[in-house]
Amino acid sequence: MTEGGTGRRGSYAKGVAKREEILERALDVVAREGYRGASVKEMADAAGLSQAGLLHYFDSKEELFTEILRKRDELDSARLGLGGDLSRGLNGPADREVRDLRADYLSVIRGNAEVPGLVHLFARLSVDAADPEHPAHRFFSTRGRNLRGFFAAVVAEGQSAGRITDRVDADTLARLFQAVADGIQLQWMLDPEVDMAATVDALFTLLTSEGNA
Amino acid sequence: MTEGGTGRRGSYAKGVAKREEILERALDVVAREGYRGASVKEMADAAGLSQAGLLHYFDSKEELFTEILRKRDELDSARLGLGGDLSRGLNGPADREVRDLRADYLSVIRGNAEVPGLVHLFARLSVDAADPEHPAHRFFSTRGRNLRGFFAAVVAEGQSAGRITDRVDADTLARLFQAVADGIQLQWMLDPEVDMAATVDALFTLLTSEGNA
DNA sequence: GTCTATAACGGGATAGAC
DNA sequence: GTCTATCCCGTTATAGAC
Repeated sequence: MTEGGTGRRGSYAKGVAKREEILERALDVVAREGYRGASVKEMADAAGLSQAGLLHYFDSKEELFTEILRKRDELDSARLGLGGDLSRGLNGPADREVRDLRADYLSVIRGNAEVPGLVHLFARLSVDAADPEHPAHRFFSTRGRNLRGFFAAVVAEGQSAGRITDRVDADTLARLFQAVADGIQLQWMLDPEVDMAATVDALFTLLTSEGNA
Repeated sequence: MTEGGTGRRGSYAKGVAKREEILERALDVVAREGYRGASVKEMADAAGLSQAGLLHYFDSKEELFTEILRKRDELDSARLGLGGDLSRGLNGPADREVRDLRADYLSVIRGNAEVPGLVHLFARLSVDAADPEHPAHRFFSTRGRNLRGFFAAVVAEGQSAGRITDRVDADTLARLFQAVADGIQLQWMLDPEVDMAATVDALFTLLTSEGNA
């Protein structure tokens, strides 16, 4: 357990188990107190470590945060029924019905409304990661590409089956979905009364062909 | 010039002209170097002031940033042909054609692609302002409400004229537009190759009734 | 009223002992 | 591997000159 798993060697994998534990605790802190106040010291305390102790496992605060999001994606990817991981790569079957995607995606979004801290963290890092030097830059690039690729595939199939309008190409529709998902989060963070799922669902309604509302 | 303009009285308006000048310079810094590295010191230098000198005109960095965005909105509001200001209130005629809105809105978005620093600043502050205590919280709340109200009005008219689908209500469509505009910015910041205007335009296409593509 | 100078505070990162 | 101590940098607050 201590040495096995993802780590290549005992000495390389500097305490994989401990890393996981820190991640869990940090996630708690973020989920509870939000991004604000989630200082390295806070998270170190939660994990029973000193600041420097924590930073021995993660090179920087930003890297730690990136890993938190990666872990969240692992769970969501499974929920979405993806055959892989958004931040690493997908290899699952893309022969999904739009109907399923709609339900599953909305389910993920409803889940987001339960973890405001994580949503806030994601939004914040999304912005910071625009800088190519940011540790999370690659993460967001890859994640976005995979997410859109997945959506585009499902959408394209729906289009050729006549269930989805072809007035806009699949790639653009995929971009549109990502944009709406990200954008509605901002509105929700500003006003938690906003129904994120309902708004995203409206986009599904818009591109569904007339007959299949 | 020094005392006139917006200021109520000479003593109240603590150097309105100077404030404006600081704003301009700060905008330069942000537009040039992006949000990152836009420290108070940097902006003070650009304005030929010390840190404390600058903070005499703006209570905090965040307030300064908020004012930068407010100023940008003033210009964009005019471009959109709004009868007022997004961050304060609208009183203009809402009898706009969707066709005009589409063209004007896309024009604003294309303009954004020319000022990456401002876009970055907007995105960053959008996230931070989720905190109700943040100086920009009210700004974003009001701005969003006004923007959506404007869109909803135009959309509703298009709906009753049969030019826009009524499968989704006007308020939700307005939310959708705001979400897409905000969300596509994130994608563009991560990869400047992204065509923001084209993506937003796709949403217009989706809700335009079949006949009027 | 406006400015310069400087100090206080907080957060992240690093060096080096154990 | 974990700690303490320290350093650096950015924001904010204050004292006092002009």
